[in-house]
Amino acid sequence: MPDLLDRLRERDWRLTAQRRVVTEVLGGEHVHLTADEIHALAARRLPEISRATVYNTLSELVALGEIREVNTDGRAKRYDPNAHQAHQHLICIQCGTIKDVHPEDNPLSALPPSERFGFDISDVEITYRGLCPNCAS
Amino acid sequence: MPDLLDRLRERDWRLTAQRRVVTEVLGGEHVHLTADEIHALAARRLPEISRATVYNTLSELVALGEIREVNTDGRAKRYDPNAHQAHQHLICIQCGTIKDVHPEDNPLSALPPSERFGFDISDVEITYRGLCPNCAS
DNA sequence: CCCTAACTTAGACAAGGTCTAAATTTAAAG
DNA sequence: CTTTAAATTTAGACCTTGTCTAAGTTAGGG
Ligand SMILES: [Mn+2]
Ligand SMILES: [Mn+2]
Ligand SMILES: [Zn+2]
Ligand SMILES: [Zn+2]
Repeated sequence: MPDLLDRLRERDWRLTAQRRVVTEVLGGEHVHLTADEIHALAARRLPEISRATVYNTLSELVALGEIREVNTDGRAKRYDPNAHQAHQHLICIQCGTIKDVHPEDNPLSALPPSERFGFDISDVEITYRGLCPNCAS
Repeated sequence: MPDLLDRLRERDWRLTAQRRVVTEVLGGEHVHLTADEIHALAARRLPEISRATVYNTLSELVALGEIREVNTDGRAKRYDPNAHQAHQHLICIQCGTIKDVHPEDNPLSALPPSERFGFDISDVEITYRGLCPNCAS
C-alpha cells in the first residue's frame, strides 16, 4: 500500500501546504488525536493554519476513506489514520491511552438472527475498556 | 428485581418531585433518550424543572448504577434505563432507531491475550450499525 | 498575465454540557 | 411548632467542541 501522501496525490485533491501538514501529523498505529491536538501540531509547522481548515481537511480525509473518526468518550472526536485495516479499540479507563486491537472472530457472528430485528447490519464497532499495565502498577 | 423507584427509595436518596419525574420518564426497553428529550418530557409534568436538575439527576442515577450513559454518535449522550441486564446496541444508520441486543458469546473471548497489551479489561461496548427494515423498504 | 474556481481565514454562531451563587425546600433538633 | 443547617433546585453564565459564513488568498487553465 503506498503511503497516505502518495495516495492523495493520485486522487483529484489539491495538496496545499495546509493539507500537507495536517496529513503529515497524522500517521502511525495507535495514534488517535483530537482535532485540537492536530491543529496544535500542524501549527508548529505552519503557524497561521486555521481551525476551520483543520476541520475541513479532516472531514475530507474521512470522506475519502483515508482516516476514520473515533468516538471514544462523548468528548472530542479522534482521528485514526489506520483506516485501511479493520480494527477495534482498547482504552485505559485511567489514563485514556488507546490501543488498536484485532479480535479473532468476526464480531458480527456472535449476534444471532433473532437479535437482529430485521436489520441489514453493515458495521460493528467495539470498545474494550480496562486498566493499562502502567496504571495498574 | 423491584422497580427503579422502589429501589431508589431504599437507598439514601431523597426522592424529590423533580427526581421523581425524571425517573418516571425513563423506563422500558429500547429507550435511549437524550438529556434534552428527558427534560422536555419531565417538563410536561413539572413545568419549571430546570435543565441543571435534569443533568444532576441523570448523573446521580448513573453513579448509583441505575441507568447507563450511551454514546451513540458523538452528539448528545443518551440515557439507558436498562442498566441491570448487560446488552449491546444496534442502530439504524438512516433513522437512528436504537435497539437493545444480546450477543451469544462473551464478547471478551474474541480478544486473544496477544491483543490485550497487558490490560485488565473490565468492560466491552459494542455498537452494530445497519439499515432497519423500515428504512430498507 | 487574467479569470475563475478552489481554498483558507477570522470570527460569529450553535449544540451539548458544566458550574456558580442565590433561593428554596427538607428534615433534624430543640 | 419553630429554628436551623444541610440538601436540593434554579437561572443563567460559561466552557468545549464543532459548524458556518463572508471575505480574502491562491493557483492553474487559457
Ligand atoms: Mn485505531
Ligand atoms: Mn440499551
Ligand atoms: Zn492507563
Ligand atoms: Zn431506520
